[in-house]
Amino acid sequence: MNTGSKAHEIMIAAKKMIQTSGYNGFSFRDLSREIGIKSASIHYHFPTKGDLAVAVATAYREGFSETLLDLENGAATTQQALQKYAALFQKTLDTDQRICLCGMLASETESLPEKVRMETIRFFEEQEQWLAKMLSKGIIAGELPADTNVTASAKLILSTLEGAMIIVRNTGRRNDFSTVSDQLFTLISGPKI
Amino acid sequence: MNTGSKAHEIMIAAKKMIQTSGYNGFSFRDLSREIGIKSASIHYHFPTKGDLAVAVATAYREGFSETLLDLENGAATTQQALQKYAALFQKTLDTDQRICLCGMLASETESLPEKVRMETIRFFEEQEQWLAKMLSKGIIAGELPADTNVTASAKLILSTLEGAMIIVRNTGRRNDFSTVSDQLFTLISGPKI
DNA sequence: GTCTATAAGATGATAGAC
DNA sequence: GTCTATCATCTTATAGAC
Repeated sequence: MNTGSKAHEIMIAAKKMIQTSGYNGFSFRDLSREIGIKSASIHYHFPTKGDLAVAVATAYREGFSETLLDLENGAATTQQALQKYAALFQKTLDTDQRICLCGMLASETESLPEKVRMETIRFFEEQEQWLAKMLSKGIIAGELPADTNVTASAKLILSTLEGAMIIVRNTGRRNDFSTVSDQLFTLISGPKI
Repeated sequence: MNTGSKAHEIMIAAKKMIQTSGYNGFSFRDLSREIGIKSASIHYHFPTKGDLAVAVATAYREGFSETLLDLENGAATTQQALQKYAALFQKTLDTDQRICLCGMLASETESLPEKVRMETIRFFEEQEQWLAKMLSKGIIAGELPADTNVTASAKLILSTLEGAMIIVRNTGRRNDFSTVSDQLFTLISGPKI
């Protein structure tokens, strides 16, 4: 919507608030207090709340995509790439006490502007595709069982990590996230020979 | 808070709205329109929105507990019990287009009254305990690998199903729920001999 | 770009009549 | 138990001055 630095600052704050309280859980006034600018000024950068949420969701999806590219190129093994993938979610949970932006938005899907919902769908598609690609690499490299269902496993990984973030932030049992993600990757790796 | 039939009717409607739009996504006025009673009358039965949410969450948790007892006694095998467990979630998703009440509330945890949050935590604990119990039975019955980590697997199942509900309702890809849950149970069942 | 002012409606909640 | 009336406040958004 706008590339100025103020627009960017608004998006950073909005992202944080959505991850913390959800689309229905923050207002332009909350933002204005946090940023030190009037809510009318936020409307200048983002005419409606939906416009702001679309901008935030798009930037999140694109930024995540870049991170995944780096992760893919930087990891020595598929196992390591998947571990680092899970670590991305864990870091958001542990250091920021936030959940995935699109996991939050997805839970509110019924009260979301259509354009925002579309962005979240695209986010999940991209995550699944990347995961499926990594799993395929893992099979070729002999790290994963040859009969692994990569599509189903990709969807499984995504659902599990999104669900774990939500539950763990709620219960406050921080160890549970790695418990769940380790257990998942152990099962996916198949029997040790 | 109240056992009258009107209070019950309010709770049914509130449950539906929370599962659909979340705690931050419904108001006493929405409820009043749906039920055909003024919002002031709802405040008579449930003084605050938090009181209503606590009542709904408690009833949900207790009702679910009873269902799990039936399920445990009614299933021939552990595999069958787990399949039926997943089917509970799938039915809510498919026939009602709703997600788990506590999954929804958990995602909003930061804007929840403390008493509501406590109920959701207790819900997750009970679910995990039941799942762990069923997994233990499965090991004893020889249906699951002897080295299965029941606690971690229980947490994994819960996280996965909660996450899958949220993502699948968002994307509209109904098949994905059974894809994910089948894949999970296949992995948990271990190698076929 | 940011502000003041303002609109029109929603929200959670209460007081008091019936 | 349910209603009307009312509240203080919040919400999304716009118009127009600086």
